[in-house]
Amino acid sequence: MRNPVRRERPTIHDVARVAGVSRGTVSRVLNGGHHVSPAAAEAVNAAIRTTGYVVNRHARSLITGRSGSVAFLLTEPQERFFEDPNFNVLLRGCTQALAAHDIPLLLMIAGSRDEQRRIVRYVSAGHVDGVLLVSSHTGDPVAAQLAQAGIPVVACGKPMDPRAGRLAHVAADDREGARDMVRHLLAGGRRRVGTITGPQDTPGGVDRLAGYREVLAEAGLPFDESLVETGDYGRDSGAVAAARLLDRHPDLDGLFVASDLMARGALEALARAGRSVPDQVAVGGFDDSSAALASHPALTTVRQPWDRISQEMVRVLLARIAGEDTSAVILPTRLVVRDSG
Amino acid sequence: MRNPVRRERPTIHDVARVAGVSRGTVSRVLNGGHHVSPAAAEAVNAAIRTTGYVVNRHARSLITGRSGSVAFLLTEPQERFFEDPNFNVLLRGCTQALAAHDIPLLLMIAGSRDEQRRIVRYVSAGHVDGVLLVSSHTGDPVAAQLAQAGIPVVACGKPMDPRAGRLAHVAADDREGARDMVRHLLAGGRRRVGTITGPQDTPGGVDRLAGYREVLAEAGLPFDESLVETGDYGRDSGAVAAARLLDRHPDLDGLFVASDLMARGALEALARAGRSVPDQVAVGGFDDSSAALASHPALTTVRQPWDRISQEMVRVLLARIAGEDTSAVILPTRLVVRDSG
DNA sequence: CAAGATCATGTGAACGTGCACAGCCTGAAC
DNA sequence: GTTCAGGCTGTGCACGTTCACATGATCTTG
Repeated sequence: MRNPVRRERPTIHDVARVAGVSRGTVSRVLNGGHHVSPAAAEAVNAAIRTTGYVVNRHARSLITGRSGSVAFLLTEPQERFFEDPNFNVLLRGCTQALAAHDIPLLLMIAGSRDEQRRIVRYVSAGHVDGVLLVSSHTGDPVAAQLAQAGIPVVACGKPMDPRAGRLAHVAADDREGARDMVRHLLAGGRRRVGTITGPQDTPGGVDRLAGYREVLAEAGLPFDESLVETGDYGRDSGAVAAARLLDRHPDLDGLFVASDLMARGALEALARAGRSVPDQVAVGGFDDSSAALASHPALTTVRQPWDRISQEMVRVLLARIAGEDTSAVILPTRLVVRDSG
Repeated sequence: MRNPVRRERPTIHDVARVAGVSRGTVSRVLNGGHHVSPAAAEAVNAAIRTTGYVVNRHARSLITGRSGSVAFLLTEPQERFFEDPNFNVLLRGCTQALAAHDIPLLLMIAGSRDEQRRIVRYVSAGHVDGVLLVSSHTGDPVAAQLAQAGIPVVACGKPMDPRAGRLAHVAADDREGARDMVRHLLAGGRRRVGTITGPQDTPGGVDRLAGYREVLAEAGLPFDESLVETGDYGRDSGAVAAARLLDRHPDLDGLFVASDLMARGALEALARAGRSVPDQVAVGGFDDSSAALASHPALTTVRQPWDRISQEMVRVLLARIAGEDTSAVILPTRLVVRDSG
């Protein structure tokens, strides 16, 4: 009545009958093929082909307790995520890395508190084996709740919360990326290099500032508080910060900005102040977002290896699901030199 | 040993015991609450709260034959999809519309033939109840294969294949959108209006050209073959086509281009030919992609209602899953007037 | 050569749920 | 008071798979 097609779907029992073996043998062939004679294995595989059998994952999950699927969870989504090509590379990369293991990806977006609760309940109920977490917020309660429920979680980006020390994560090396950029600016002969960093309650903000300080020390330059401004990663805050820096230091000749969006705002502020880039002021951004190419001049920036990040996130998550206690993975960034510095 | 948490997960049986009723009653409360006394229903709901019970979807699926999940399938993915904010609106919209029904979305990307086969097998095996299909290709075999397997499918965009007449789909009204744009150009006083259309084996190409012809006829203007060029929706083809049109018709004063990307190429070609936009030539695009805002001058274009498209796709798919035979849905577009025409 | 070890195979039980069916109770109608 | 209808509730079964265990066969080893 409801769906006559369903009745025709072959089961493991049909395969066993066709192959002339028992259900157990078919099951063993399906799961690794250990303790099965070559002859039996071949018969089973042939029967699978002729019947067009596909394993019923629900029945399998019911008894194994594993779902064979993974969630890609985006909490506190922001417009900029969806407009960011990098985010899409991440999503696509995770999907394909999982597909190689025949694991479907469930896309979940937790906008409101209600949605968060619903998703935490869904996941905690064991409907997915693990979670790839993308969160813009540092003290995300979702991560803690899932961890407490015993669900393997791998986050994208370094968590700020010190309690989350045990939270597995994959991130780009912000600190080394910042160092590369500031070294590049100094190598270009700049000596009065300021920085616009991110909020100091985000790991990116902290680490990118740390890299800046370290290279200055390396080069024997003094660290000057007044050369540091803090933004919110947005375009406008970059413009405001750059204007302030110019105000305090008219002789500014280099500027390391912790995001491309802020860098774009900074470029505009510099233009308004009559400074030419890169002749008078060299500017370096961070992220290699689409804003970097679209800006004038094209932005020198730091690229995070999003394709590798997605692959590593999947690798680490699968390892955790398998019971291994894989620790954090930090991947190297790459300096992309364009026209701005 | 493997996961001690699992043992603690309450089942429908635990709820029944706490509520002092039978499994059947709990099941009835869970599925609509018909034929249950208010007292029993309240007791069950209380027990659900105290035990923290969440239904085991695998057990449910095993017996109902439905998975309670839906796939978002992208076949023959192209870079431009992921770079297109509109695509992301679609994906996000579908996820959220499904979330409102407590249905998870499985993201699947079929790049290679192998991946297509794998996904068709997965879906045909009944692991999802329906498919939201996004395909750039017109004669996509996946749609036919899924339909043959009895899986409800709703496509995004009008299918070209006449055999696919029965394929449910949700699309923007390309024809009316094109008409709006050409009417707008004529209303601006333009009389020598050319068009760069898309490939004539894509529905967008056909319908947008049809709209152009119809408005010309409406206005009593003759249809001139030499005012029509065909591109491939890409930037370069737009530039080439525009140059050819200018060659044949130096007095061209209006141009309707069937995609923003081609329009951007056309703008470049017009600039090279020394034409000012919109003073000498008014240009209208289609899609309202990010290219439209980034171009100089900002592109007048036709916006497709991607948020509504996603909602309708979900609505139609759920209706089809429920057995209703919902037909195609065509949604109105909106003219976005900017600086180019 | 016997005893144990190793391997291939079959079998019953269990996972947690929805559904059909049967039985119960209540209340209304005659 | 009896009957009948109809809503409410409990119970057995089935869904398709994996896993633990038992059995028999083959191989190894002292």
